Amino acid sequence: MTLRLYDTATGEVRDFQPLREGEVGIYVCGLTVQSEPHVGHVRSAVNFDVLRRWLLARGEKVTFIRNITDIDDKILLKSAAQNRPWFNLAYDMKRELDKAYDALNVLPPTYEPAATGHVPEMVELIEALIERGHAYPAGDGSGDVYFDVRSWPSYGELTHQNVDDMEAAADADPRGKKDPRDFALWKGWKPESEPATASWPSPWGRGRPGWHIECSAMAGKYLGEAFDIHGGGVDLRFPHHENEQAQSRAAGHPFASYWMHNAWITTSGEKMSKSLGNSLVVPEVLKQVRPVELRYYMVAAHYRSTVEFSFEALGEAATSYRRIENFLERAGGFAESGELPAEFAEAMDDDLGTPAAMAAIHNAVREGNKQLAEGDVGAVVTASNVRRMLAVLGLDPADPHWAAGSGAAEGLSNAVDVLVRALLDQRQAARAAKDFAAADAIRDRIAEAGIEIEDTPEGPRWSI
RNA sequence: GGUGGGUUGGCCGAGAGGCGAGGCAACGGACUGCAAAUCCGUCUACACGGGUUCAAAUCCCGUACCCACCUCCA
Repeated sequence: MTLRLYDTATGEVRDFQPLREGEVGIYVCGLTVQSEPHVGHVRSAVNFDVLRRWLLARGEKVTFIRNITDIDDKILLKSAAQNRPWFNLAYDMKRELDKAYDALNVLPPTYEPAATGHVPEMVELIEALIERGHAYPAGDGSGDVYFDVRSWPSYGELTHQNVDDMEAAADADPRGKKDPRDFALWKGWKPESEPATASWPSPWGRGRPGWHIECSAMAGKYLGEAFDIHGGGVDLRFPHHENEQAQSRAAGHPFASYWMHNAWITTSGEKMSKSLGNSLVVPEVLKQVRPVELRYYMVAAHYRSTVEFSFEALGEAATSYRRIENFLERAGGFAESGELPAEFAEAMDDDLGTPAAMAAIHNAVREGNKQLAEGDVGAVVTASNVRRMLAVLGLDPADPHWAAGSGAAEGLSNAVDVLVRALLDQRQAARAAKDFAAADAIRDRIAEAGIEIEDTPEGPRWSI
């Protein structure tokens, strides 16, 4: 079975063929660390984490680079408004982002380069572009350097656009540009409005990098001039990725072989940033559901489908996930990893068809529940297969990552267990004596504490 | 103006010419002291109008509405 992936550049699902057999290099555009991450932001990370895990499951060696942009206009604006240094804002938000990624069981990248750490690499790339006649320092003394769009005939190729049909920027201050569509590779320092700490020396004077050039430079440094997959959110297709590709290829680098883009999570049909209060910031959402349930919600939809966020749907996803967990617990589940059913593998090979993969999991769960009901020991095998499939999606309930248990939390849960068991013993005694009123009263009291009781052939079980 | 995507049942969310994905909810049955969990069964679909075809949610043409991007937004 070959893996097939949708490639934005060609607009179709293609067989995936890595440049080097058995090795895959992936570059994903991470975030500009300027505010707390919301659920939309982390979807991208979760989606590409699933890609990575699937490649690993297929036996590939994966080098996964995800950058952060820690200097840009918005960071400067926001930090100024908050009256603190830009690097403090960026660092603070990076830590929030790390927490959110970790909470959702997103594997740490092989490396996470930051823009500010790669200015020399960017300068080098810009120099190469100037030498080749694809970039020029602005003629207005601003210290800016622009990419010359007209010098690169295939500009627009990634997003299937014709340069002449593009609208020039609305804020169209052409500054020193030859063509309004030319974009900044390097931005000259403006001493009157920007802190000196946000500027670096360059052959064109002090300044800071343009947005697009950083990814070209960092991808080149860590993955080589040619690599396999470049990913990011759909909004990045243009201009960001179009520009990255133009720059890199104009510099003589083949760059990415496949381009993958994840869709948005919307609210009220619109992109989050438009309507967002802070209610959808990751830590807030995690007050409603467990992290694994949020991840399940995001993985259950195909990565190229827009997800209309709602707490109702999130709650349903949580219920659905608990059904799976419940089965694993009843099966005595935590057997060593099993096999990946063909149904699951085929779904994943088909452009990461997580919805169909999820259906495969649920089918196995139903089968396993039936086996349990019939006393069939095959249930254990089914359970380990279910675990294996979940693990590929980063959703294995037994993954120690989810336990997150501080020693204190664990101690607490042991204490609760002892107390609940004591009550359950009383209830069992009442039931044995056919005093059901008393038995139900005990169950109701436990329920008031938010704990559910289930009677099984092996005795009562409790869960929160 | 250009480019890309969408509209599926009570809800979420797949599929991309025939064989009803899956989940949530609801209803009926089995199990249970009653529940819960589980199993079995049932129900409600493909925006609209044409067309192609033995067969269309799926292909074609048209219409409506929605969303995204068009130079520093995941």
